[in-house]
Amino acid sequence: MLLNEQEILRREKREKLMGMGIDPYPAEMFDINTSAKEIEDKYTSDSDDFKNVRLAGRLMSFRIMGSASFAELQDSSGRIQIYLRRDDICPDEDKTLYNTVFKKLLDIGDIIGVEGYCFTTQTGEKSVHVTSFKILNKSLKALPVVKTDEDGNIHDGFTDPEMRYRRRYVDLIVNPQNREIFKKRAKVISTMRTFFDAQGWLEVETPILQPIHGGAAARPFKTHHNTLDMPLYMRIANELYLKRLIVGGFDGVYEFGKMFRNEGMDRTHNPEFTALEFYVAYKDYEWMMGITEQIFEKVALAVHGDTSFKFGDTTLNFSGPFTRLSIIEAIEQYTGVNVDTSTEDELRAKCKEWGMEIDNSMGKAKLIDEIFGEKVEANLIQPTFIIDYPVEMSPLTKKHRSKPGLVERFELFVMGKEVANAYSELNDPIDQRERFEDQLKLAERGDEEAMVMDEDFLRSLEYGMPPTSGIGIGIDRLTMLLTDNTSIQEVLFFPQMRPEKKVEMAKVSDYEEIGVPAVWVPALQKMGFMTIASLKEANANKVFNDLGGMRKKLKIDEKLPAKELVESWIND
RNA sequence: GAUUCCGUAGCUCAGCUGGUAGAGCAAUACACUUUUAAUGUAUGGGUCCUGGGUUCGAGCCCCAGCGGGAUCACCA
Repeated sequence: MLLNEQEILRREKREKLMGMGIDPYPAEMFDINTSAKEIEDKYTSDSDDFKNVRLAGRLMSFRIMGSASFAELQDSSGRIQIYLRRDDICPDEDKTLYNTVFKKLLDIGDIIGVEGYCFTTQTGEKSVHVTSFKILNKSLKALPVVKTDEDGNIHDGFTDPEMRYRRRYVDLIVNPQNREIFKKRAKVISTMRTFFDAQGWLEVETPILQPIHGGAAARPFKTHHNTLDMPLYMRIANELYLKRLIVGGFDGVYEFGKMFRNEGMDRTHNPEFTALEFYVAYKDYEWMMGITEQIFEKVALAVHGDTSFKFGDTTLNFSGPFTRLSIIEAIEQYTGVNVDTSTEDELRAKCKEWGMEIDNSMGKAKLIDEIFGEKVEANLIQPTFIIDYPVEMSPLTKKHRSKPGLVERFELFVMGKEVANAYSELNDPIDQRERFEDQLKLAERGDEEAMVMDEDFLRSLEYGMPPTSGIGIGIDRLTMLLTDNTSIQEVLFFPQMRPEKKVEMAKVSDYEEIGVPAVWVPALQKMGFMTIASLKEANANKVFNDLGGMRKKLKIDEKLPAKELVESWIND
């Protein structure tokens, strides 16, 4: 591995510490009795507490002024200034611990534990006067240094999304405000969990590896089980398993789980995402809308302390009741077209008139869905229930109690995006089988997202499932809304990305094999010969000459190898 | 998948019409006992994403590729 200057220096400092008998990676624990935030919140100049504090964290900046220094220590709660004075750290003649260890061998990013007492500086900043410190970890890579001035302007921000996602740990260190997103995300989940548990519903886990990928219209990831010698799919939904549990006699079950869909990636789609699904027996979708309103209200209150909050320039209001529009009403409202009374041909003509891309395989239901997506969705800013969908688009949903051709389904839209999908669950096993058969026909026509017949699920329905309502809520999208983010990558710790390109690099022993002494390997690498093959293609004269330059540059004491030797590396 | 923009020091970014590659921070050295984006002085640091091409000469122009962002299409 090629190291840059700062990485080499930090490795040298690590060695020096070890040489002085200081273990830069001590095994024993460092007990703390306070945190940066606790001092910030509770310490006052006249308080009797905080006379003997111990805390630990990462050094984020130094302000050294001769025999006294200030530094900033960042722990999980925040930052606190620490103050070190040479003669406090080193009361005796030997000033090494301050002059050498602290001033020379510590860097930004190192983790230390300190002991001391709190005080307030002349400029009024609460600080810890350090009486002793202990190195807990020597950091070997330089952190980006992000600075914020007194007006709150950020200088040299670590903002490149690629770097931030690929090295999320660095992002979380230097942009600690981004940790808040994930705390809020956790809050969303814990708030829901508390609510569901209070209802007496059971948190369950169902298979992620499924022999049949059911429960949604999507393309799955396929894998293979060696012992069973059979294909398995990463789940695209857990719906069919949760319903089996309702058949089994649980009145309410819920699962927070990862779903996997082998489809496009962009700022609202990641190949794996988290969904909450829950199913409650003896309920219908009307009831579910009420519960959904309660859930959204609760999470908004938990995260913001208020049911309304800002998303970009928009103020969203999560207090119910939310607007309810049937998909037919919604389309009429935003286009003036009544899709209910229109024929398939009329709709197709309208779509062409609006410049939409459609093809002849699309039936009326699909056209309605397309029109909705094109003309209505983006207008649904405040939480809005769109209800009563055409039966063809909803193979797992119970037929509407009074509207023929429709099903009892709703989707909840916020900021033009679907965040929840729910229905009165279809529990007539004969009807369900027919719906699956319709899906099979779609699959035969080449629809890669069509659902697959699940005989075991049908068998469970034949034993009898009580009338049930179920819902799926996208946790990532909900978190985006609640944290004012327009990109799903921001609310996932580790969004999926292409792997980093690995630079092909020969090992030192590979160079030695062709006769290159190990001391010259860094020079050759610095010159760009990362592989033996590339070295073999080089011009021996040029390599010999450049080696002279590199010898000086890298301060290699060894005598320059003979030209014949260099030639032998390349030609033999 | 399509369109478009971007890739330069450890980090954030300049770089003119094609003519020896720059700044701030970080690093190194020195000074400094209450600073706070600490300061002052000095020093080191580059595969200009990769590979071709044009040219006397390419960070810059052309082609291809890799990676990322944004917009659009499909999906939650």
